[in-house]
Amino acid sequence: MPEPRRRDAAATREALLGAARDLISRHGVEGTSTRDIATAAGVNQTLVYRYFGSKEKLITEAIDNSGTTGEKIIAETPLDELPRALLEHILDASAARRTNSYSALLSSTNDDTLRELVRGKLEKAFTVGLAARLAGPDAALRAELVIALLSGIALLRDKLGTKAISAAGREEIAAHVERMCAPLLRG
Amino acid sequence: MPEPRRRDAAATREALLGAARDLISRHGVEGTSTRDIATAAGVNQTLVYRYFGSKEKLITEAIDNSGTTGEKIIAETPLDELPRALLEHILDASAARRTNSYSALLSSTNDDTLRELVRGKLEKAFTVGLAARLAGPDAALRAELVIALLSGIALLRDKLGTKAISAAGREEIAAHVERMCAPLLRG
DNA sequence: CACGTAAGTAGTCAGTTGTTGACTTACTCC
DNA sequence: GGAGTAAGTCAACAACTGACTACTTACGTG
Repeated sequence: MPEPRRRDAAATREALLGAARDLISRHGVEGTSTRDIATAAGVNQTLVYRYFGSKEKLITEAIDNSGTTGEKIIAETPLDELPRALLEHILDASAARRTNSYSALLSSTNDDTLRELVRGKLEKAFTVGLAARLAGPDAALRAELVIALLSGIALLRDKLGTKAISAAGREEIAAHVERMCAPLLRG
Repeated sequence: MPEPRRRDAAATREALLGAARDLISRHGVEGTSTRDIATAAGVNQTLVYRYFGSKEKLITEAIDNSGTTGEKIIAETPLDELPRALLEHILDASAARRTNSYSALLSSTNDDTLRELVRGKLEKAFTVGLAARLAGPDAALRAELVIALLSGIALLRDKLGTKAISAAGREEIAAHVERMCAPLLRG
C-alpha cells in the first residue's frame, strides 16, 4: 500500500505548480487535466482545490509566477546584443521545459482570461521595456516585431518541429536574427 | 416545427467542413466539439461519423483541403515583393477567418497527427517552394525564418491581440517586414 | 499526553466528450 | 406505385472532466 504522504503544505503547493508548468508546456492548457497535474505532482487531485480553488487559478498562478520574463535581459543588455540574448533566453527556456511567457504563449489556450494574462506579461516586458530603449517613432511596433520573430521561431522549432529550424545550430539562427532585427533597433 | 432538411450529401459534407474550419480557427481544435461543428453546420451530429468516420478525420480534411497555402504566391511573386505579398495573404486569411496553414498553425493543437499535417503543408510550401528561389547556402533555414516572422505576427495579432501590432496599419507592418526579410532573401 | 487544526484521502456528482447502433424517412429507378 | 438504398435522426454508451463533500489522520501546541 502507498505510504502516506508527508505533510508539507508549501511543498505540495509548489509540486502542483511545478507539475502544472511542465504539463501545460507539453500538452497545452486544455490538454492537461487537474488529475494529470495532481498525479504528476504525486498528490491527491482534491488538493488542487484546497490550495488554488480552481483549475484556472492554478494555471494562472503557474504561468504568472514563472521564471523570468526576460525583463532583466531587456533592461540591461546592450541594444546590439539584445536579439541574440533574447533568442538564447527563449531557446534555453523551452529546452528546460520551464513555462515562461513564451512557452505559455505557445501553449496557446482558448481561455480568454489566460490569454489576457500572457498578453499582459508580454506587453509589460516588451512593448514597454524594449520600446523604451528604442529611439524614433514606431518604437512599440518595432519592439513587438522583435518578439513576433522570436515567438515564431519558438513556435516552428518547439511546437511544430519544422526541419531546417530544428536542425540549425543556435549560432546560425542567431546570426540571421541579428541581421533581421538590426533595422528595427535603429531609429 | 423545424422543416426537414433537404437531402444533399455533398452539401452536408461541405457544410461540416466549412463549419469545422470556422470554429477551429476561432476556438482551436480541442475547443471545438463535434456537436459544435454539427450545430453550426445545421446538421445532425452523427453525420460527422457517417461522412468522416471520426472527429480527427474531419478536422484533418478541413485543414488539409483548405484554400491556398500560398504556394502560388511563393512561386510567382518577384522575390523582393514576396514578404509583402505573403504578409497580406496571411492577414487577409485570418480576417476572412478562412483556415489556411497559418491559422491552423495558430490553432495549435496538441494532437500529434494534426501537427504533422500542418508541418508538412508548411514545409512543402516554404522550405521547398521558397528555399528553391533563394540563392546561397542556408536557403531552407532562411526560408523558414521568413515564415517564422510571419507566423509570429499572426500569433501576436490574431491570437493574443497585442496592442501595437493590432493597432498598426498593414502598410506600416509591411514596411518593417520588408526590411527584416531583405537580408534573408539576398544570398 | 490529549487535542484541535491543518493536511491529505476517498468517493461521487453533474456535465461534456467522442463514438456507436438501431431506427426512420426521403428520393430514385424499375 | 413500390422496393431499395442513401440520408438523416434518436437515444444511449463509456470515458473523462472540473468540482464538491464528508471522512480520516498526522502533528505541533498547551
